[in-house]
Amino acid sequence: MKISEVAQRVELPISTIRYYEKMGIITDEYILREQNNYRNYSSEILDYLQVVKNCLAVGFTINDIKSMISLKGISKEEQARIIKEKIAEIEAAQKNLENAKQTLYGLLQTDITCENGFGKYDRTVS
Amino acid sequence: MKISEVAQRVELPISTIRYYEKMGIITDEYILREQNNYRNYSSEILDYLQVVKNCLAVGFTINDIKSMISLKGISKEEQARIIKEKIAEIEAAQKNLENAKQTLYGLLQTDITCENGFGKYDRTVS
DNA sequence: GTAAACTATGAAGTATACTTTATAGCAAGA
DNA sequence: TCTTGCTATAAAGTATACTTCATAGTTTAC
Repeated sequence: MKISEVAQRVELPISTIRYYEKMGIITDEYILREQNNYRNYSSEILDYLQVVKNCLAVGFTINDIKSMISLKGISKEEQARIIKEKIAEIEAAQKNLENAKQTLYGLLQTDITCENGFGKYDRTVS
Repeated sequence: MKISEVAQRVELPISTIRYYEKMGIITDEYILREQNNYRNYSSEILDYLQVVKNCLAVGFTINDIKSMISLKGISKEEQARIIKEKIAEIEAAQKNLENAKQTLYGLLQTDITCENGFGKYDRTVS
C-alpha cells in the first residue's frame, strides 16, 4: 500500500512516516520501491507503527525504539537484558501514571481552589 | 529552603527548577525572596515538584500542568471537566503502556531475531 | 492532454523542554 | 580578606520529534 493509505490507517501524517524511515525505525523490510520510486508498504507496517506509537506515547524515544529493533543483531542474553530493562522502565512509568492519576482524583474530591497539590498556598518556610 | 536543597531533594537540576518558575509552573506561592534576592522555597514545593515530575514523565506537557494549576480560577464544573479529561488521558496512556509491555514480554518469549513485532520481515505487499 | 492530486528529496523551520554561558552579586570558611 | 561556592538574570545553545518548504517527477480524472 502507498504512503497515504498507511498514514490514514495508522493516523499519522505522511511526513512523520517518512521521518521515521529517515530515523531508521521504519526499515527496508517494510518497504518496496516501485518503478516510479514510490514506497510500497507491506501490511505489517500497520501493526508495527501501532507499537511504535504506543512506545512513543509512553515516553520512549526514537533511539529507544531503534535499540529494540536492533535486538536482531545481538546475543540472546543481551536481548533479554535490554528487554527487561525496557520493561522496568515501563513499570516505572506505570507507577508515575498511577501517582498522577491519584493526584488528579484527589483534586476531584477536595476543594481545588485552595488546599491541594496543585496550587496549594502555604507560606511555611523551612 | 534554598534552591540547591530543593534541587537535591527532588532530584532535579537547579536550572530546571528556575526554568519551571519561568514557565509558570512554580508560582510565587512556593517562593519568598530574601533580602539578597535568593529564592526561599516553602517545604510544600517538594511534594508539588514530585507531582510535576510524575506528570511530565507520563507525557503531560508544561502547558497541561499550567492548565491544572489554573484550575484555581474557574468554576467547579469546569474544574471537574478538565480533571476528568486529564484522567482519561492518563488511562489512555496506561493502556499504551500495557500494550508496549506486552509487546516486550512477547519479545522475551519468542525468537527475537526473526518473527515478531519489531523487525518482522515479510515482503507481502497489498 | 492537461490540471489536480499524489509522490519524492533535501533542507530549513518549529515546538517543547531543558542546559549552558556570560556576567555579576552574596556568603561562609581558612 | 580572600577564595571558593552559591545565588541571580538574560540570552543563547541543545536535543528530540516533527513539520514545512522548495522543487520536481508521476498518476488520475475529466
